[in-house]
Formats: sequence, C-alpha cells, structure tokens
Amino acid sequence: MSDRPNLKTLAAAAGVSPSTISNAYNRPEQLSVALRERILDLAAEIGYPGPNPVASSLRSRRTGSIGVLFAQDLTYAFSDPYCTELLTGVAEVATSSSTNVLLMPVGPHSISKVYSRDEELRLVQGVRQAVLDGAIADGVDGSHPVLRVLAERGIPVVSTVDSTGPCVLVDDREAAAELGRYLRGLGHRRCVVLADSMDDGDPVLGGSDDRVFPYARLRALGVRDGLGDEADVVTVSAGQNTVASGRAAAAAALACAVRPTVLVAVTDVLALGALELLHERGITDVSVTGFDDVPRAREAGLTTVRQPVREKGRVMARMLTDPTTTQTRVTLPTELVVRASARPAPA
Amino acid sequence: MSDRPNLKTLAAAAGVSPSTISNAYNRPEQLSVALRERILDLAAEIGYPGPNPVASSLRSRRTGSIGVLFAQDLTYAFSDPYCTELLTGVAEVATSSSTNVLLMPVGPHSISKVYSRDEELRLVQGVRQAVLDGAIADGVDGSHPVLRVLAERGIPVVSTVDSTGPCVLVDDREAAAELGRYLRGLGHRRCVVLADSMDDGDPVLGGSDDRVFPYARLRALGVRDGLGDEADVVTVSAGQNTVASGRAAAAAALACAVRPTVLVAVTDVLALGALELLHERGITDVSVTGFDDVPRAREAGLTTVRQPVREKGRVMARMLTDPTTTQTRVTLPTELVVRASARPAPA
DNA sequence: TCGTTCTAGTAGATCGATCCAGAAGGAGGC
DNA sequence: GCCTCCTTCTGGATCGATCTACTAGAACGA
Repeated sequence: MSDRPNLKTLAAAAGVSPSTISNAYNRPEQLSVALRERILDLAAEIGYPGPNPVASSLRSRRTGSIGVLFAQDLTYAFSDPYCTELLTGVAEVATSSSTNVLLMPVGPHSISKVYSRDEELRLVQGVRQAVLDGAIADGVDGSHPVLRVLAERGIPVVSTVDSTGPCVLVDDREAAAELGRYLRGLGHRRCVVLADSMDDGDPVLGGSDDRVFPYARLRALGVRDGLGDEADVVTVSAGQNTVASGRAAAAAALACAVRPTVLVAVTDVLALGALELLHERGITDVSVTGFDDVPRAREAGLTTVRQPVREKGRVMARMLTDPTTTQTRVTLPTELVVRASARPAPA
Repeated sequence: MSDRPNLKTLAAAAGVSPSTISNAYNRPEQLSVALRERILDLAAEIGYPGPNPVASSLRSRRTGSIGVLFAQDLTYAFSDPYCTELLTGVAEVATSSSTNVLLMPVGPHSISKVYSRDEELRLVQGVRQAVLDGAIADGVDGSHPVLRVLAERGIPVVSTVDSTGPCVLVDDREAAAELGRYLRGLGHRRCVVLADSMDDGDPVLGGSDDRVFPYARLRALGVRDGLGDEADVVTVSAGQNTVASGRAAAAAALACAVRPTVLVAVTDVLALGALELLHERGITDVSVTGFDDVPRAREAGLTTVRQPVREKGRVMARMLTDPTTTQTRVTLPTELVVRASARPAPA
C-alpha cells in the first residue's frame, strides 16, 4: 500500500508549489478559479483529504476547537440538565462557526489537598494533551491545577467563576439573597442549605467548605444574607449534583436537632431529590427551593431562581470563537421564579 | 514579555538534550529519578506546561482524543436521552483512560442530494480539521461525506450502522419484528410508523425514505415483518427526534383516511410526543410503542424495546482507546419491555 | 516608453515536539 | 586487564503543513 498522500505529494502531482495547495484550501482568492478546480479535482482523485489538521495547527496556532471543563465528573455531566443546557448553547455557536467542542475529563480537586507531582500530572493529563484554541470552565475553582496548565499554555479561558480573567457570571450571591429575603417574608427562620460538592460519600452536615463548588458557596452566603442574622442557617455538603444526592442530603437535614422549615438547594436537581423524599415521607410542612430553573423544575412546581444557562453557553463560546467580541466580563440576569414548593413557614 | 518556554528552552536551562526532556514526560523509566525530578522542578519554575500537544501529535501520530459524530444536529444531541446516555458510556471510558472527547458538528446530509464542491467542503469542515485518534459515528449513514474524509485521513471509525468496518450494533430489524409480532398478537392490523428524519418541516406521510435515518428504516422494516403481510403499515417521516416532532407526527398519523390502531415510534422520544397528543385529545383507543427504553419511558408506562445504550457507548469507546480489544463487530442484545401503552386493538 | 500597481504563484524557514540509532560510562564476569 | 552488558542520555532527521517575503508578468495610465 502506498503512502498516504500529503500536501507535497499533491503539489508534485499538480506541478505547483506546496504553498499553492495550501492556498487552494485556505485562501481561494489567492489563485485562479481554474487552477483551484484542477487542484481539488486532483485531490479527490488521489484521495487527499485536505491539509493535515495537526500540522496545520502547529504552524498556524489555530485548532478550530474549543474545550469545555466541568467542575464535576464528566460522566455525570450529560445527565445534569444544567450542563446539557450549557452545552447546547455552546454547540449552537460551535455549529454556526464549524468549531469542534472538546470535552475534557478532569479529576476531582480539593483546595486543601496537596498532590504529589505524578498525581498532579495524571490529574491534568487530559488538559495537557488537549488540542484547543480556548476553553470554557464551568464552576471550576480558580485554584484548580488545570487552570494553571491552560494559563501556562497561553490558552484563553472563560470562566463562570468570578476571576480576574474573562468570565460570564450571574450574581449568585445577590440572586440567592433575593430568594432569602422572599423566604424571610414567608416567615422562615430555620434553613438548611443543600450544596453539591466534590465529596463522594454521605452528606456531611456543616462540613468544611473547601470541597463545595464555588457557586454553591456563594449561593449559601447569599441565602444567609437574605434570611438575616437571626435566622439559623446550616449547610449540608451533599456530594454530586444528582437527584439521589438531594434525597440523601434532605434526609440528613431532616435529622437535625432543630428541624428546618425550609430546604434551600443550590441546584434544582438537588431540590428535586429533596422534594421526592418529602413527598415519599408525606411531609408537607417543609418548604423547598432550587436554583437554575431547569425544565423539570416547572413540572415539579419548584420555587427557584432562573438563570439563562443556554445564553451563558452561547456567550462563553462566542467570546472564544468570535474575534470581534471584546467584552471580557459579562453578568447575566437572574429572576426569582415563585411556584408552589415554598410556602409560608408553619407557626 | 519573553517567549513562551518550549522543550528546547527547558533542555538548555537544564543542560540536557531535548530528547531527555521528552523522556522525562513520556518515558520516566528512561532516565534517573533524580534527573527527572530536577527537570520537572525546573519546568515548574520557568512555567513550562509540558510538551506542546500539537507538535507531539504531529510526530507521534497520537492525539489522545476520540471524536463523536451524531447523525442529528449537535444542538439537539444534549436534550436527546439516547445521545446523552451514549455519551455517558463514552465518557466513562474516556475518563478512565484520560482521553478527551471531541464533538463535531456536522450538517444534515441527504443521500440523494448532490453537493457542489464548496458546499461539501463546508459540510465536512469540522471533521477535516478535527484532531482525533478515532471516531464514533452514531446513526450516520455510510454514504455521508464525513465518513469518506475520515477514511481518507486513515482515522478508525466505529459505527452503530451496519457496515464492513468496525461496528457496534443492535439487531434493529429483528427487535422491531419482535415488537411487531407482539402487536399482531394484540390484534393490531393498521399501524403508522413514526420515524425521525433529516427533514425540518412538517411531517410527511409515506414520504421518501432517503432522509430517514438508517436505524429508523430498519425498525420500520422490522415492524412490517412482524405485523405480517396483511397488515397496513405506513411511515411518517417526522423530522428531528424531539417530543414536539412526535406530537406533530402523531397528529398527521391520526389524520389518515383509515385511522391506525397503533402508533409505532422508532424512538421513545417520538413516542412520548405521541402519548402527549393522544392524552390531550382524550384518545384512548390508539396504542403507542417506542424504542430505546429511556428513563422517561418507564415513568410514562411506554411499551418499548430496550437497548443497552450506555454499554454501546462504552464498547465503542473501548474499541478506539484500548489497543488490546480485537473485536471488530459486536451485537448487543435487545429486549421487549411490555408496559401499558400498547393495549389490544379495539374490535 | 517608462514606472506603477495588481494578480498569481513560489521559496525556504519555521512551528515544537518524537523517534531511532548510537554513545558514554560504569558494573560485572572471567 | 579486557570484554560484554546495561543504564542513561544524546544527535539529527522527521512529522506536514503555513507563513512571510518575494518575483514574474500582465495591465494600465500618462
């Protein structure tokens, strides 16, 4: 079997210089229509698939793909409605600009843990070997080693977490504060916040904050702000952002010495789990709220905070693919969505 | 600002040859522990992020990422439970092997349409520029131009559509035939098959087959096989695989001259749409079946055919990432799942 | 006729690593 | 003391394109 044809092969076959072949694909206006036709005909004939993208990227320093990093495990991402909605926004922009989307698995990372060199190399391996022009980091804490690798590689990163670099945010704290004030108005004073975290095991009541995701921390703070000083607010770190975690966290919350009147979940998914548990146990005097306003929140009658997740994905992707966008810091609006799951606190 | 450090810089700084730096990252056993430590220390100090993956891929012909191609629009993929389940399986394997997952947008493709050269170049641009070691093609018809590009580039492709190359299949036709026989046993003789397709517009009754996805075609054939010759079977091409399409297609089906006793959707998502419409119109004497057994099918009481989608994703990803797998053609089992949505045909 | 501008195409360096064959130096055997 | 083997490290070719700067010749105006 003969060697795979490359640009030089084709150049020789066509009797032109390599530069001209390159131009035929990348700068049609630089050569005559007739010559370009002849070249592409010949390419089809000898089975040349176009310039090798790896070689092309090496020289041109462009790859035509953008990466997406999730704080949580990639395996969970596709069953998380927040993630899929964000990806949809990213995909819309990617599709319209013929850009590929690279999903990188990243190991869980704890701020406090110190990694050995080889542990860290393994943690960041996906990102080290990733071929991309820019990356979207969703909920990834600024201290995460993968962000350092990307910075060293000179790859632009747009984050959903507040930082000095480009980011697309919602005001998590203020949005949660608004929710808190609303709950305060309903008479709630004893509250447990259900927060997803990098933990894998059972829910931990009032556990340390350093494995809780950045947005979860802010939302918990905001709820405290809104409920006021005299309110009793405890956080449960629940583990992965899944319905099952929400159930377990709610169970842990109900087992508190002083029973809360409201469970404030930092995501709708956790809230749905909490609702499930309350329903199952026939408990009707405990309110639940969520955050995000995913499709199922509406069906479930969940009081929540809406954020424009798909738009977030679009904006982030545009910041990386569209050279004319100059904005480097965008804040998107949120909106309190009142439904039936939060009721006045029992007297 | 100084130039970004590269392998040669680091080699010079460490007083060793470039090969040694490369080995420090890729072949730790080829150098003494002390030297490797010294190199990695120095790398951290001068901010060298490790070998440039593009240059590395060019020489080594490995990229550390696998691609995924969906027959349908990438934007819809994340809201399609079949796709997300497949991706989850892929992600599991990718995570455990530190492989990245590349999602490539691909324009819709009609078998019969002839593309101009530049139209086709645009259609395949994402795939032409994609950096990957292998690709998973889900439901992509063998005639699709992107598959030719991948073949010319020498990139291995695992397909879910029967072909001469590697593939992971379910026996769509026989699975559907089993369903057909079951429905026949329930007395059904007038059937409309709801099939998703590359069309965008309104549902087309008995439209041409060439824009229907390959699996949809096979399942339609299987149902015919199972229902037998005397049964009246018509296909509606419904457009995208969405609940909304399912509703519209069901509406079209009910408008038939001879009203069907059963709507056989080639996917659960379409079936859910059909159920929604029937429920809304208060129609109780028309049965519905699906295919895939997605999570919501259970909640909806949908009679359907289960296929192990996540396992499919795992197997396909393994065939591309694990050099020890030699199997080139795998058939996974299916199972008829009887629930309440298919009832005996009215007399 | 001369100089200028424009178009179509070219030459050769370069991007940043990995691969393969080989060499230096020390250990071990006889 | 000599030879062999093993470990550790090196030199230089190579992967396949794009980039920048340049040229030949046509076209054009004065």
